[in-house]
Amino acid sequence: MSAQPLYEQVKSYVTERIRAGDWRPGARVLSEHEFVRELGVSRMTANRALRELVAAGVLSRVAGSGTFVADLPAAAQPLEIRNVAADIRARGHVHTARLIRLESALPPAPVAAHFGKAMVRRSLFHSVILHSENGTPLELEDRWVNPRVAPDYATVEFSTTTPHEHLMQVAPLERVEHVVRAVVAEPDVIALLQLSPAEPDLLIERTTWSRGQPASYARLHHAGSRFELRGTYDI
Amino acid sequence: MSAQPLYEQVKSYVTERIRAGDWRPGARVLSEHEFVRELGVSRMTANRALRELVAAGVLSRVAGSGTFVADLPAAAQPLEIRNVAADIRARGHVHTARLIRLESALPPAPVAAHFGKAMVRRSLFHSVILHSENGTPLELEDRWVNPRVAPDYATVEFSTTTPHEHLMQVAPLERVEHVVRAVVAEPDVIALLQLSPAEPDLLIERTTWSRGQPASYARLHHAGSRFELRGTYDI
DNA sequence: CCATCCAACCTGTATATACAGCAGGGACCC
DNA sequence: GGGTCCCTGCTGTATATACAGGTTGGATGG
Repeated sequence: MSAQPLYEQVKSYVTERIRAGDWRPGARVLSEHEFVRELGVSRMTANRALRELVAAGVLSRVAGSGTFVADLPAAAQPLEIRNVAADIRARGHVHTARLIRLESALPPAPVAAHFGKAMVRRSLFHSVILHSENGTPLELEDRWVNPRVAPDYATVEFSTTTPHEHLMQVAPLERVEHVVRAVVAEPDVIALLQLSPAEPDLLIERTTWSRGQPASYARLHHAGSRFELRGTYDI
Repeated sequence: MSAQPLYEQVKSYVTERIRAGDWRPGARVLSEHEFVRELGVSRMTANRALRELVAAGVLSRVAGSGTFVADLPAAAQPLEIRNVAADIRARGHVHTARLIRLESALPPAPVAAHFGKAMVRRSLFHSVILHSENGTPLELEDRWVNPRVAPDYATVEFSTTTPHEHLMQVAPLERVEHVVRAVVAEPDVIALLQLSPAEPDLLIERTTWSRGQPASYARLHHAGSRFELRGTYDI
């Protein structure tokens, strides 16, 4: 009968009336019981529609009071950080990984800080891998790994498995933190990524946690002219 | 009785078992009916829990087949792009905006491309605003605005209202696209943001749509040493 | 042995019903 | 007049029930 489910129709009804200007930010919308009367749907259906619009940031609700049009629907728009190897393959291109370094070593202080007190003065696995797309360097991955979380890290075949994939297999991911910055490229980064003079480095720092402890800290360097983060957000 | 609602307890039960490694990526989890039997909740409660975990990217469902642990929970980790003015105020600092330029002009070709064929050879509003935190330049906002969407743009008092806030008021946001890059700073950007020599420019390009048409295209320039995008993602 | 059909199981949606708890306004009492 | 209490309407949660439609594997028949 209907192409769209009822609760989606209710959601569209609400967003349309907001779009049309009938309901302005801060204004009160119909109550669930009023939706039941006005649109002839059940209260649970109206509830689901309103609940999902709250999750989407379109509405806000106050128990006992009512449902209102959210004031600033666009305060925070999401952007995605993704896996380079998967991205390259998704573009139909050839992904190659060259292992530059693989060792067990004491981390320098700034790196050790990411692993907390429990890991000071302990050796960590350290890998440096250059990811290329059709032969052109795209990402330099400089990663320190907690041996308690991934004890077999040194034996991984990194030409076929990315560190990220290995970590996902041995340790369930719990928390990820990202910091994105534009920095001046360091000499070794310039050399490996084949950067042109003065070309900036788009640096993503990624720290992951697993089973309650820091699992890995990675610095992902990218050529400014060949890499971008892209995201689309539909309301 | 229970501090948390039942459906939240079911969600925790699922994420705990994933975290513990009982259910690995790709593996099938219990069906709704099995949750009814195992946990003694109603099917609607299990359904709500599973549905919300799908929305969170933890699970994926196939009608007629089953519910599965999402394959790559880290394939796409969200990062938020936020409003600079609000961010500065949230840090308890003083936000000031200096209007550098406000005009109606024909956009250069690369800018016009963002507004599509319907807008070629039409004048757009063009504003350049420097946002500072406690007097230090943080973001240079170079924005082109569709006059059909915001006809009063030229009369806005930009020392108190940000372009973003004005656009949110006059036109409901429909779609946002972001591109983040690290670029070599151009001379006027260096001067206005007071960049040191060779300091890179973290550039965010933001295109917005409203009422089915492009509303605004902004280039947000940031000093590489003073700005970062940060995001935490908890599973 | 292979193709076809069907039954069992799954998710997706929709409804009626119930009770708890919060918010706000009006009535009531001091 | 002012403070208190209660009543009404609202959201939040939980359940039982029902039907539609996709998926899968096994039974059945050629």
